[in-house]
Amino acid sequence: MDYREYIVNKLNLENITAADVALPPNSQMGDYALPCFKLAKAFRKSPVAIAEELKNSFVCDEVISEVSAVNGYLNFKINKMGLVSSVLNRVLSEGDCYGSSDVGKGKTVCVEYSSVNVAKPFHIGHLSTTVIGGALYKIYKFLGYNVVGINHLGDYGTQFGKLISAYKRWGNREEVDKGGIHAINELYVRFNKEADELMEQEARNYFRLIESGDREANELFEWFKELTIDYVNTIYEKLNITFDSYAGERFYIDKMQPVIDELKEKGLLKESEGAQIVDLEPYGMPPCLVLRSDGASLYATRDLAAAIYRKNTYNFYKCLYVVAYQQNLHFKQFFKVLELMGKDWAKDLVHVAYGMVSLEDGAMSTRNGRVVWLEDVINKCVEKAYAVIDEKNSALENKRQIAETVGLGAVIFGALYNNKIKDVTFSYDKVLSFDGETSVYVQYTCARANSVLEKSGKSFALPEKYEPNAQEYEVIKQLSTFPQTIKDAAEKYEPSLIARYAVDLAQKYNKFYIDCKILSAEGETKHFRLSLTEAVHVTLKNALSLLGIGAPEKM
RNA sequence: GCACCUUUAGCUCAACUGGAUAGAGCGUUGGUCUACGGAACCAAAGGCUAGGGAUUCGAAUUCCUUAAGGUGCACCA
Repeated sequence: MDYREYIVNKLNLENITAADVALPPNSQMGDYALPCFKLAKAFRKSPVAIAEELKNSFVCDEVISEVSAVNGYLNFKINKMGLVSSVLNRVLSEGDCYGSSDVGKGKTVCVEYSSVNVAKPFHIGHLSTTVIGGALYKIYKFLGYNVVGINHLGDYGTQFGKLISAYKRWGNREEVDKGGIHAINELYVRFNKEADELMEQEARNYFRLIESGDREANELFEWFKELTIDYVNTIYEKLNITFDSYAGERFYIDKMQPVIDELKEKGLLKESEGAQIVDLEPYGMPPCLVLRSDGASLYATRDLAAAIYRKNTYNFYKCLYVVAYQQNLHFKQFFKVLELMGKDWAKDLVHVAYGMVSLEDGAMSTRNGRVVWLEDVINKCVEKAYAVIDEKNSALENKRQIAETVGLGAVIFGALYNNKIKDVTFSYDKVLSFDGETSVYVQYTCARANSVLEKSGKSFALPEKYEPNAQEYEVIKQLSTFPQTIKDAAEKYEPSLIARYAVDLAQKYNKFYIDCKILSAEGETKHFRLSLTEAVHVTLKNALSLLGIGAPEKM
């Protein structure tokens, strides 16, 4: 039931829509409110008088149990018993589908995220795109969309020539087999440190060999690529991340010529300083470079080809790019170019921009070793989780596995809790904190609820009618907003809304839990409170799972 | 220089998109353990929402402006 709609329909006033219905600052005042200031002009009366009049003519019913007029606001209290039974019935019957929907039925959403570079290990700078994209993937799926997760591999460019050159110079198969991606990365770093003009030339040659199909160069490249994918997959598995496509930059090299031809045909391509560009001056942007003066393609060229390929292949309803805000201009430019090409679907491309990660002593830099590897962060978090579990609950079975769930949860949640546009300074103190607004708090609440349920023998039934107390009612109201929260998160591309929702629900449940006895309550009260506990348990699990975080039954 | 982003409690962040007394966590101080899990709960202190203007019944939120910080701006991705 949409209460805002209901209220608006019942009031039947001109120019008032559901969007005008607001929420009072606290629930003693009411559950919904209509500010009457807008009506003052049309009615030629003071808002206070209007509210008073509307109050007097309003007839309460099954749904709205009370109206009051305060300072120009018309406040509504809804029938608690009605809300209670409809919300709990819904949560309990839908279970792990609670919050899902079919609004996306028949629509496809592409999500490009994570997009690792071949031969480069994961550092914490890659965490945001990976978990934000991963969460959006799950959120859209939950809403019934067909979702295509795309890892747009960074697998094209002169750096691979450098890599091969470095490998042939200093590397060997054994070392790389043993050291994996970090060994490859070291070779690359060493090359950048020691390279002179001669070596740079050699690297360019190797890159050309890759492009021209040279067997040895390609074998090496493919080997590096495989090592990279194997390596990142171990991390994706921990983070509960999946992809449907690993089509990276190389995938599009044979798909760029038609795009260039089309640009030419449409008269969009211009020569400037030897390069081929699309002039974007009329739109207040620098030109978009499509071909270098030596004829080589650029980032934008491949992105144009990729967008067109995706439209043709998936016929997406939306295509999201989860990429840091440094590339704002790039996306604005290439979206505009597609629009100029007459692609009416250019409006369906969305750059989901997020903030940067830096370290306490400044920006990260692979070259001088100022990096924090994601594996290290994960390991430390899991270790800490294990230590805490061992201390608090050492008799627990599966301690290792639970520590994984808790530790990884903390890593993921830390990257998803704040508005994605905010820059963050990485600190171990922050990720390793398990108190307060954290995934651990949510998981703890979940385990606590589960413990009560287990002790109850799970034999309870929701009473038909129940008048909730204040704490119970707060929990119910919070439960009722979960489906809308998920829709908001999808619409705003903001998984943090779900993370915050989970913490809010956990807080409200904990308040209830402290104030109200559950197992020792009597009759209907006990049945109701157990039902409520079950509903919270399942909703918290759903919320966490949309973020890629597990919820141990015990911890 | 130009464009975009950010600025809210000591710190990290919210504020349902223009509504009532700006809320959480961390930290600080003081409480709650005869408990269904204390990884919890309660309370206190802490704010001219960076400064200034404008719009209107009403602004943290919209517009202008100043300041501080960040990012980007031609052959890297």
